[in-house]
Amino acid sequence: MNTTWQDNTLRIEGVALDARLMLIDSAQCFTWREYQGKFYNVLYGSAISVEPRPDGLVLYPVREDLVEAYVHYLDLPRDYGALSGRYAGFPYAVMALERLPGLRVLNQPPWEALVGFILSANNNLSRIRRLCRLLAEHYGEAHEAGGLTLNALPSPEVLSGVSEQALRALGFGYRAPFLVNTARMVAAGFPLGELDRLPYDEAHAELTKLPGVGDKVADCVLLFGCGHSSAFPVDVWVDRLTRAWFPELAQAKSRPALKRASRALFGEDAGLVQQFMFHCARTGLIPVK
DNA sequence: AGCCAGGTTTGGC
DNA sequence: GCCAAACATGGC
Repeated sequence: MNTTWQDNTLRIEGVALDARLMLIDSAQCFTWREYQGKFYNVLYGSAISVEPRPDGLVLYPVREDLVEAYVHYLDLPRDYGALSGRYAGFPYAVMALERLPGLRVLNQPPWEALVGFILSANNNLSRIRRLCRLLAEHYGEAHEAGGLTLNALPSPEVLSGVSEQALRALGFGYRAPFLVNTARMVAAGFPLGELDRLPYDEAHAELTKLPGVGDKVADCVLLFGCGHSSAFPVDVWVDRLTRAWFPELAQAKSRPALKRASRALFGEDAGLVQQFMFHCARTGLIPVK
């Protein structure tokens, strides 16, 4: 793989990357939108387009000082090929990894992961995306890219000033107070940006202090927004697949017990394999008995 | 029409 | 600790 930056264009070549899978279909992130074959979002204060290429991706426009940020966002430095070897003792894990060669586990800005996954609770994908878009369109800053107007998610400070009633009127339901109260805590100094440097247990304990953030949402934020590759979110699909595919996990008595056993079994990159298996199970790519 | 959605919170043992 | 019920809304 090599990356070159020129004329505000970042070219990533020599690597299998499936933009639609990474940015939309794998349900790690709810803010990307597809338009005429390209993918658009606002990241790090800039609108960006991602164009799929047979041999990689083309990102535009990219300021030179943000190259590293986008490379990190896409988790490009990680050797995903090596994961199959590391998990060689787990045939279903290897199968999932090998069926999705274009998938990466994104390193999103923690605030975006937090907003997205608070909205994900007991919700379906299309509505999670719609609610993210509503937040951006009503309260986020507008940016231009490729003739499109794109809105960023509102900052914690801006969202703090929004009323619960206003969000309920937009269809946020009972998640409305979770969102504004979490925004207030983050704006008031909650150390969201330091969670990547805390041990997993401490970071998880911090996150669950936020309203609307329970065990599972905390794990999603840690995995997708704080670089904690051992975080192992357990939703209905992961519950089913782990019990069906790994006999040693089948007898876990509860979700928390299943999560502990899974983290112990899969080790420091448990969350990465989780994401591959999650997608394979959810889409039926690998049947869950 | 009714069940489900990448769950969390609250209150009861 | 584990369990049940309530919670808003829309997709399918």
